[in-house]
Formats: sequence, structure tokens, C-alpha cells
Amino acid sequence: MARTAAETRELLADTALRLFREHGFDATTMRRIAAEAGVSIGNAYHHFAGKDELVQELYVRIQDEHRAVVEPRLVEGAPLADNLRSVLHAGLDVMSPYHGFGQTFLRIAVQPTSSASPFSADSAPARERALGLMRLAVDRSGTKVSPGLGARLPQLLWLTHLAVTLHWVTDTSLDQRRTRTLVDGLCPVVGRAIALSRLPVARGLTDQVLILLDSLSTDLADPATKESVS
Amino acid sequence: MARTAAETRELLADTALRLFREHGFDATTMRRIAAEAGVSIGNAYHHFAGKDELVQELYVRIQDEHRAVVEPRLVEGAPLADNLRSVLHAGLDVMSPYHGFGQTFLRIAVQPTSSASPFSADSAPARERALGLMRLAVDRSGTKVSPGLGARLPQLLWLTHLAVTLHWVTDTSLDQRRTRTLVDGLCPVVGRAIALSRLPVARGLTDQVLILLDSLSTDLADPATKESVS
DNA sequence: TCCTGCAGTTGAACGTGTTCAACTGCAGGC
DNA sequence: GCCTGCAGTTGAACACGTTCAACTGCAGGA
Repeated sequence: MARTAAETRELLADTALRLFREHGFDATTMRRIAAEAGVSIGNAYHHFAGKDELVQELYVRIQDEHRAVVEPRLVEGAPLADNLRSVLHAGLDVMSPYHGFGQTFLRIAVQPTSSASPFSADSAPARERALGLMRLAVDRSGTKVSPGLGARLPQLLWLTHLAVTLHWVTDTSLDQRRTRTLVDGLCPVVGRAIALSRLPVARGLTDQVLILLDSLSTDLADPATKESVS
Repeated sequence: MARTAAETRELLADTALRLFREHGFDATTMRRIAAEAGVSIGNAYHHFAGKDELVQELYVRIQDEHRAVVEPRLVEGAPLADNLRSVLHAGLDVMSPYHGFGQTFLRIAVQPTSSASPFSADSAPARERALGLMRLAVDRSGTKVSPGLGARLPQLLWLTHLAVTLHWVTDTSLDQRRTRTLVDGLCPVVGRAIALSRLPVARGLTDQVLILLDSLSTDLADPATKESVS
């Protein structure tokens, strides 16, 4: 028997993700994942630290697919609002089959101790890729942005993406149409806000927001700030 | 033996909340809660549908305490930003002892099926009270707000509160100081944004935001929209 | 040929949240 | 005094996620 570790790992991930899609997260037991993959329970735990880590695998795959789907859709010179709309809708498209256990997704992502948290140091590469996608949307767009805001805009849009995802998870409407509506309404608002930020009258507010974002990104960038009681 | 149902229920809730505070959520087993309360496991499940429902009990108590703590702190005629700051800091004060299982808190709150979701129809009374608190902060403040925005402002501030809470849950800094910093930076920004919204140049954006909030509150108010596949 | 080491694997066992059919004891009719 | 109904209670039993000491089989030296 004894495949290579990589083979068994992928076999388990594929099986688990299929069962998650077919029966949901709770109804999919580790015993069944192992059984359908043709390995023992203990072996499954040898390759994945727990059931949660199998969801992280899905997280990674979704993100890869998101980028693959959205990149061709980003139009050079289009308004930023339009490109943002493409990114957000593409994200919803990709996540769509997994709405059933979005709550599980969130439960795992929210654990500060876990490496799955979008804010954790461990997921810095994944976060950097997500930020890179937003940066691409900004760079390709024809919308004029002040340099100061331009540097922080990807981060701001990424937070927007998180907020939309949060809404999507709790969205019980048919096919999550309400989240689609939210995206369609939100993107023009973001576009207008950015346009407004260039006016002198909004300069003070814009600067304050940038400072706030700076302090937030310090949270994300500097693991040393994670000190706890000695 | 056989106390009244209300007595046993409260005894269990008190015991559970004490154990949660002392040992955290995961380390507190239903068996131990029942044992320390002097009842059987089955009895505990007779009074609470599950471990999650005991956390909902905490959710209710925290909210009551939040209102009690913050109401005296709201200053008549103060800038809205100051009153908002009081509400948010008071919220953090009250939640502070329970930061350890904030993730558990969120896990339960996020389930759309559960009645614990802040967006669910079941928690409408709790949400209404939270909104009422924000309305009070707005009404007591001396900040001038356009009527259209004024009507939606409590909802907007409530969403702000949710966002801050989300940051708090994932905040690993000592005593969650970073969230405190976030609040201190965020409140002036909100104040400035509201001031800016009154200017004619921002009228279009303000209207768009209000329309967006309208569609969001339709989500919350109208349970009929929760239809799923027939 | 035998031994050693190790990557890959096994499944019984543990403690968990949760369920449920059965028990207890009291209030109130007869 | 006896029966009935029911609110309150019980704990064994179930399936689950997770752990871990032990097993397998092969590669590569002696």
C-alpha cells in the first residue's frame, strides 16, 4: 500500500471536500472521510491536524479559483467601482457551492489562535494574495486616486470583501441574492466616496481614515504586537 | 427535590457562566456544569437545548449590563462622536471578562439557522434594544444631522458596533488595547463623516448610502424574504 | 542475509455533546 | 385512601472528534 504522503493528503482532501459539498460539514464525519478515501481514521489525522484543517484546504482552493476566475474579468481603464464589482461577484460565484457551511468557514477563520484567521501571521501569504488581487483591480482601473489613499485602497477593499463575505454567510435569501444586491449597491458608493475623498473639503477625513488604516495594518504586519501577559 | 423550572434554569445558567469565566468554554463540560449545579446531565438539557443556548444566556445578560453601564455615561448635548465612544468603550468593558471565548460567542452568533444570530428574526427584541441604545446616543448628542440620515444613523452605528466587536474577538493584544485604539480613532472619523454628509457636495453619496441601508434593514425587518426553494 | 530506521498506517480507546425512555413525587380530583 | 397526570428529573447509551501506542513494509547499509 503506502502511497506517498502527498498522494494520500490530496486523496483525503478531495474526498472531504466532495462530502462537504454533498452532505454539509456536520454530517460529514471523519470516519466517513477516511472510509471513502480508503484509509484509516488515524491516518487521516496523520495528514490533517483535524477536521478544521480540511476546511482550510478548501479556503486555499477557493482563493486560488477566485483569482483565476476574476483576473480575466478585470477591465483595463474601467471605473474602479466596476472592477470591484467583478471581484466581489466572482468571489460569491466561487464560494456559492459552499454556502451551506459558510458558518463553519467563519467559525474556523475567526479563531485568533488558529492559523486560519485572515488576520493571523500564518495566513500572511494568503492575505497578501488577496490584497494583491485588490491591488490589481485598483491598478487596472481608470479611476483617479490620490497617492496616499491609493496605497491603502487595496486594504480598504479587502476589508469590504470581508464584510460582504460576512453578509453572505448570514444571508438566507434564495441563492444569496440579497448579497448580490448589496454588492451592486455598495460598489457605486465606494466609487463615489473615493471621488469625494479627492476634494479639499474631505481632505481632513481622508487623512484620518488613512491613519486609522495604518494602525490596523500594523496589527497585521507586526507579529511582535501579539505579546500577552508575561 | 424538584425546584421550579425557573429556579433550576437560573441555577444552571449561573453555574455555567461562572465556569465559562473560570475555565473557558471548551474546558467547561456539560457534565461539570450539571455536577456543580447539583443536577443531572439530562436535566440540564431539559432546561437548555444545548451548550450553545447557555452562551445565548450570557449574550442577553451582557447586553442588559451594557445598557445599564452606558446610559449614565451618555452626555446631553455632547458631540455624537463622544457619545459613540462611550457606548463602544462601555461595550468592551462589559465583554472584557469573556474575551477568552469571544470566538465561541461569534461562532454561535453567526449561525443563520440559530436564533442567536444578531440578524435573525428571533433576536429582533435584542437587536431593537441595541438599536435603541444607539438611538439614545444620537438623540442626546448635540451634533446636527440631516433628518434622512438621522433615521438611519442608529442602524449605521450598530453596524459599527458589530465591526468593532468583530475586531475585539480577533484582537490578541494585551487587554485588547488595539481595539480601544481602534475605537478612539474610529469615532472622530464617524463624526467627521456625518458632518461632511450635510454638505451639498456629498448629497449624492449620502442618499446612496441611505438607500443601501434601507435595503439592508428590509433584510432584517421582513421575515418573508427568508423564503427558500419551494 | 539480517538488521536498522523511518514514512506511512492502523484501530481501539478516551472524553465529549446530545438523546431518550424510564423514574419520582407531588397536586388535585374522586 | 387511591388513582391520574404531569413537571421535574435521571443516567445509560450513542455517535462523534481526537489521541496514541503499536504495526507494516520497504530502502539501504553491514
